[in-house]
Amino acid sequence: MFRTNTCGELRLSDAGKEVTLAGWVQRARKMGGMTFVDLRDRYGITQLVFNAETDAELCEQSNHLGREFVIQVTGVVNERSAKNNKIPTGEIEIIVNKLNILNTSDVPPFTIEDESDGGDDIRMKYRYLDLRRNPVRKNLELRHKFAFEVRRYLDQQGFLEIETPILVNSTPEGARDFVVPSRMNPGQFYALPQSPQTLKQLCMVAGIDRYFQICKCFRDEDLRADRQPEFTQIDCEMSFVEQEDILQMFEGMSRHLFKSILNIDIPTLPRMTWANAMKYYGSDKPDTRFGMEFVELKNNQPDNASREIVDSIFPAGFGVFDEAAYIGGICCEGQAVYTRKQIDQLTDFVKRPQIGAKGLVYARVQEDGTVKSSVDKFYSQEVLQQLAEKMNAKAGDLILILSGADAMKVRKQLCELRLEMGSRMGLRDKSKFSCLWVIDFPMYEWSDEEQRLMAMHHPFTSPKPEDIPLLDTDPASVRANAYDMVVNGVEVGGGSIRIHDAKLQQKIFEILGFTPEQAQLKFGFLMNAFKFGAPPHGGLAYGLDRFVSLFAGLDSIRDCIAFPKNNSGRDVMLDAPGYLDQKQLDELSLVVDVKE
RNA sequence: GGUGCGUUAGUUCAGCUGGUUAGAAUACAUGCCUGUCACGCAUGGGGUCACGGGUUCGAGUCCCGUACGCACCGCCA
Repeated sequence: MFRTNTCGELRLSDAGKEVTLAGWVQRARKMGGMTFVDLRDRYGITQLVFNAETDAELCEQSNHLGREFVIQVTGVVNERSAKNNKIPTGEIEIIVNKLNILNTSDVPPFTIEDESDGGDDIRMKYRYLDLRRNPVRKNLELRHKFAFEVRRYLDQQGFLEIETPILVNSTPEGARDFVVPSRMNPGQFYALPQSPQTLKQLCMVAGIDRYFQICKCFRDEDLRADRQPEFTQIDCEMSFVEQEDILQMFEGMSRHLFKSILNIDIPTLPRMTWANAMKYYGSDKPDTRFGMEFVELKNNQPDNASREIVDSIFPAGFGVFDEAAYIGGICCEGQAVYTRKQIDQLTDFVKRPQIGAKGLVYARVQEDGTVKSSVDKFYSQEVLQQLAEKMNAKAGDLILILSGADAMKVRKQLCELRLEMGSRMGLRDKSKFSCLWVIDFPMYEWSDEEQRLMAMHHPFTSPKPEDIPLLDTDPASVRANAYDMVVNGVEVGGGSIRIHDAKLQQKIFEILGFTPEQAQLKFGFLMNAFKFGAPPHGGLAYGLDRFVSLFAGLDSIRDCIAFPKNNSGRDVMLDAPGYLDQKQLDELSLVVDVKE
């Protein structure tokens, strides 16, 4: 047998057994007449002992073992005289009587131990070495378990896993496509799917009423810590369902995942309308691990988030507030101790170009109940007391206020401020989870760039039946049967009830600015399918990478992907993408025109 | 397309207001060491200070540009 045991399983009860192990040399400690070697594999570390008194030649050999040499050893399991309680195998060691060097190794470019000295760059270049490290490998193990439990749950619920093609057609709307030239059809291109959306809808027409797939999706957009050009979706679709059926089915899946993987019982998921998410958190993916909801102190421009007019609680006097269309605040519990310097830091934070606030107004509720603010000279103590009351602020609390001409913009600024305060106050604990559904998304959002309405979710999303009349009069206010699952401020999944009626689908395409010819060209296959008895259907898709990252407490989805791409979309290990030689270009009828 | 930060030994970093031979830790090599497990001790090798240009008597240090990396904005139906 090549090996009788792994490096992680031998215990004191195995003492006396002769065993054969194989693995990598993590570290060798030479003591003169004795050498200790930490032998590592996927399962753990076992200490090997070479003793010159017992076998001088073997001990001499062991002195030439370098880091990451691959060896096979045979020896006897021995109880250690000096035990190491930091590792599971720390009570035993192997007294080696046979050493077989299977392979040597160059000195690795960074330390391959739990605590590495390597930076991200070098670890990505040598990702196969990085993956030997426990913390990284554990993320892949968690990912495996996660996908396995997804399949277990969906299988139990009668879902069929069906593979859909990777070589498909380019689609309008949505992200940029990655394209693949067709050699056999010169001048024509496949596109890689941004998601199997239309294909899974065709599965519904095909009568497969519960479909899922764990599949790669591709979007040629700029990367982020939580965005890769190829990523993995848990893509699901069901027929003969309404929104409630979907929410319950996938709330059940999330409950199963939390329980089976983290042993956490999550409460019933609260449901928040998109309008309230925007009104109280300034985001369609609120982090609900903490409160600190917005309080509207003035709002004179009703919009999709808040349709009521709120008169300013501030009398005229402070120009900035007088001219603002919207004033909103958050109450930071117990933070009145913030110094002038800390407030200045917060002011700089909200004034950063990415956030874009003009300034920050603060008010401290002092221990005696009086309010001290940055706008004291404009408002009486009485007005400030009303402010504290409206904000539900107690003695010791800090009120932070932003204002501006565009309610939605101020809400987004306030959202950043809220998250920053949440972080500073330690309220964003990675070991705590807060899940919810955000529902009733708008159908459309206005695109300044395209000067037209764009589908907020995607063009196959159905409007809420009661809002259908608004399609003709006020399409921007139409709400969709669309929903997102949000965990700790991360959108982990989203979906909708789809349109299954060819005529309604046609109308939606029209509103999005497609001519009937364009719609037929790009989505004719779907519209034709809908003519042959399409069942009502809907579904959703989870971002597997994001969900796993949350479970693992990672800052970047890269850390749970075996071979991720860098910020520029490059694989630095493979050095991809690369150039094609002329022969390949000719075969593909391609001419490269790179502008300098 | 944009903003910010960064690039110095194999690796992680320090290097002030510009000034003699660019340092530390770790890794590596050699020697000593029989109970280490972050072993210890000694010695040694190891640098195109990312690249190009500029300012200056003099640039790792200041300025401009480029490349690359990270985070973010735009973008991501």
